[in-house]
Amino acid sequence: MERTSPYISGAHTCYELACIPQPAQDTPTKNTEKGMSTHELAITPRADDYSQWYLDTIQAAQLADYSPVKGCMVIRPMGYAIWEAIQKDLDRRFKETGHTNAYFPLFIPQSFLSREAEHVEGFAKECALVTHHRLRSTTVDGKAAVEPDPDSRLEEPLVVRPTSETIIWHMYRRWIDSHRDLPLLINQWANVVRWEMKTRPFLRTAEFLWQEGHTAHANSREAIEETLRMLQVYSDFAHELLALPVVSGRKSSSERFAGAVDTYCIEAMMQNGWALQAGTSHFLGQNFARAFDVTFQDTDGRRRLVWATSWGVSTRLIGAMIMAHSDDKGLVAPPAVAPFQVVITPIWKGASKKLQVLEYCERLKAELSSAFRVHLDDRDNIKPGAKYYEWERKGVPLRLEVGPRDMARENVFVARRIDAKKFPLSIHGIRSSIRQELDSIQLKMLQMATEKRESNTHRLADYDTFKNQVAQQSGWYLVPWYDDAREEAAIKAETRATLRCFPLEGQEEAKGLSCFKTGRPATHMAIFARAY
RNA sequence: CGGGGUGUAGCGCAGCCUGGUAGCGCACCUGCUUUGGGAGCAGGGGGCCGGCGGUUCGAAUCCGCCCACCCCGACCA
Repeated sequence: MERTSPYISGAHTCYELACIPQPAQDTPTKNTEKGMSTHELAITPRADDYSQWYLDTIQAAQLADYSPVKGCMVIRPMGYAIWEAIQKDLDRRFKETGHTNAYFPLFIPQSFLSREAEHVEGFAKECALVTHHRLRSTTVDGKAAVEPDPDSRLEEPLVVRPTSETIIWHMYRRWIDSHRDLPLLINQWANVVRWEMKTRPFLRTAEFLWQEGHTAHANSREAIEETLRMLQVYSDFAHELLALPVVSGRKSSSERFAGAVDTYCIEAMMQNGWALQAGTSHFLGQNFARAFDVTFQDTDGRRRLVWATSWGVSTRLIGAMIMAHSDDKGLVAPPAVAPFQVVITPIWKGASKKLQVLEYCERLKAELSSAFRVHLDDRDNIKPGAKYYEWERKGVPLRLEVGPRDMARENVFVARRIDAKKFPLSIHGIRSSIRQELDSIQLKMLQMATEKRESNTHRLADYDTFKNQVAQQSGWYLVPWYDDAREEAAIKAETRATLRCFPLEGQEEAKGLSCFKTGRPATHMAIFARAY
């Protein structure tokens, strides 16, 4: 296998890039078993190696592939379909809350990044720069090659956006003059680049897809309301579409977004008990307005700095979804975002039956297609069993097996991905019974994840117990806390657990309690956990 | 960026120690027969052994440098 230069001819499509990682030596051997289909990779069980299981599942379900550029990834059609479902639903929610979409450029003048001190501090270390605008031909070791043309060096290097606050606030200065221009509520769907040291498909890649909302308001109250409104949008979305029972909270000062006054988040629990930040919403105060001199004339005639928010979710959500729900057989996709919600697998005996069964299946597909994302798997080079394994691996919520027996009884035979249950359903009223099934799967997935989160959330009051327990038992730890960045850093150093957030609900419990670390009067209830 | 590991056909591996120009299983292609949980038989295609350099008559194999990926840290969505 070509590893260092898997560039491919133009006749191929990008998702066929071949650059599969080798398992580390210590990981359990995965043998290719007889009957495994095209390019299939065996999946390491979660109990053996959770990280490897995650990577195997992505390969096996064909969600993504590695790119020739370190830290980047190719999102394959099965993965991109999930992103499209996420985009479609979130975009609707953004529009319903009064936002409009726009697009700001990929390139940002280098000087813009130095305008807001904390923002610089936060992003400077992971920025990609464009320094030239032209290549020229040359030869290296006698072979044709290209190199940057020295004559094309840019006066001022361009930064590939790690986030767009700076370019957006540069523009907002031109667009905002009066209180009548506010609030300004803009979202953009875009890619951003952060040159990460350590990457992992979907969870952390050098380039990723996301949306970033940037709003400007006349006063702080409205901006804070907007921050919390969008946090609620994210929470509703995560519960309803991804079946992720996220916890909404506020970040401590050390976990806050560079340049924000307050950062709010939704945190999701993965099956290994680790936490994953699945979305953020920031109250930026007047920091960017000050840095980019964005003022408006208020009703009293005076000029004031505007108040700002920004909020975003990324393709990381796909990683969260995979890690929260999938099993040792592969992906388990929530029906609301599954690329295919229903797959029909025909079963026949002999050529004449084949035609009849396929015709029956076509009619079934036509009936269901108006309401669901349906695929009829009519391949005749593999047996039905092989199809079952394939679609299970790819996370399809419902499989309809249709053979002569089902035809005779006017049934379809249903297999459910989440619990492997199988049962017949009448084709009469099939659309509404499938609707019910998918709805119940969606709900069940949220319930299972919620139970898992609750049973792995531990309440503790003293640090020694915490230290012992967090080393052996992963999960979230809800503790009374006296907010202190130095103590927080000490806990991270000692236990690797970090302060995920102060949950928005239940803060009143902290009253009268002592901090589990220092014994001082608790200021917050805090969640500590290992995190991605 | 530090510590550890791995790179041989799409995937999983053998060959390397003891240099002689690459093999196995699955997958893939063609044909026929098959299809209620990973089909059978027959025939066939595909790899300059991650890259560059060195040693040698000759390098997948020995030596050096580099690159990529995975794991554990530091940093982060």
